[in-house]
Amino acid sequence: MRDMLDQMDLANCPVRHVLDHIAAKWTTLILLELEPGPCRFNALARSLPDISRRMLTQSLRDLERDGLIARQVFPTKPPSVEYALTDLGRSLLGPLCALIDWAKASAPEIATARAAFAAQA
Amino acid sequence: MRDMLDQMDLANCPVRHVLDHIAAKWTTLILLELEPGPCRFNALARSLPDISRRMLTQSLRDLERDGLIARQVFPTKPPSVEYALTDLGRSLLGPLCALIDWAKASAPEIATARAAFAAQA
DNA sequence: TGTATAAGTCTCTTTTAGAGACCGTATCAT
DNA sequence: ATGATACGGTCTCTAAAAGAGACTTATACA
Repeated sequence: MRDMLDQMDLANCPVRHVLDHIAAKWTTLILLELEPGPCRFNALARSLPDISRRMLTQSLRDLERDGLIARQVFPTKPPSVEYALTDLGRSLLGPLCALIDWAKASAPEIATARAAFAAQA
Repeated sequence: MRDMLDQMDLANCPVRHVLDHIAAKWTTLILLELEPGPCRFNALARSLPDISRRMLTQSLRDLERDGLIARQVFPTKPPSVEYALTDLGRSLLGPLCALIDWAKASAPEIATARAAFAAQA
């Protein structure tokens, strides 16, 4: 456990990079959205209406850069672009879902804590 | 898997809250730092030199608000404040470490992907 | 008397995110 | 022919968030 932290202190720590992805707020949503199968840019935009096109582009680039998703352009007119999980990206879904399960399971307890905190503050 | 996403579309989704914590960039470091045992404010600040006092305070408040850590004031002169993981906070360490393990295991593959992306761009 | 420590807070600046108009090309309906 | 629509983005402007670092109050110690 401790040795994890030691690694994280490093400026260009690999763990930091990954947490930054999760931290990016939208990337997890994108990964989950791609889980059933490949998806095109505007389809993703429609599925995730809360994310601006600007951030969607940026998030997709980030994920592509780290090899979690693959971008494939089809020479149709107008060109269409398909995004798909890579094996690496798919392998992240397991740990990610574990976290989400924890969140769902802990939601009531967190809500209670928040109420208590608000009442006392 | 899909039903996770459906829940996440909601504006005040509990899962979103949790991911926002992870997203907060520093909270995970703090949780890991508290894993061995309780720790005081300045001790945390010294252990995590990259985080400003301002953000440390803010992150600690957020974690306290959600019941992941507990804040206890000792009436010494000057007063000292100790932060400790709650049971709830400790229960998050499991999923969190699973994610970190993934990150460490995948780091080489991600590095390769980055190099490839940079070369082609 | 001067310095150090405790746990923060305050202000200022820089970075990041969000809103939403805009781009060129091509298809379809009128 | 004319206009609306769709594709996958980019661009600019504004608002929110984060980082740097000085400052606070009270106390202890040299």
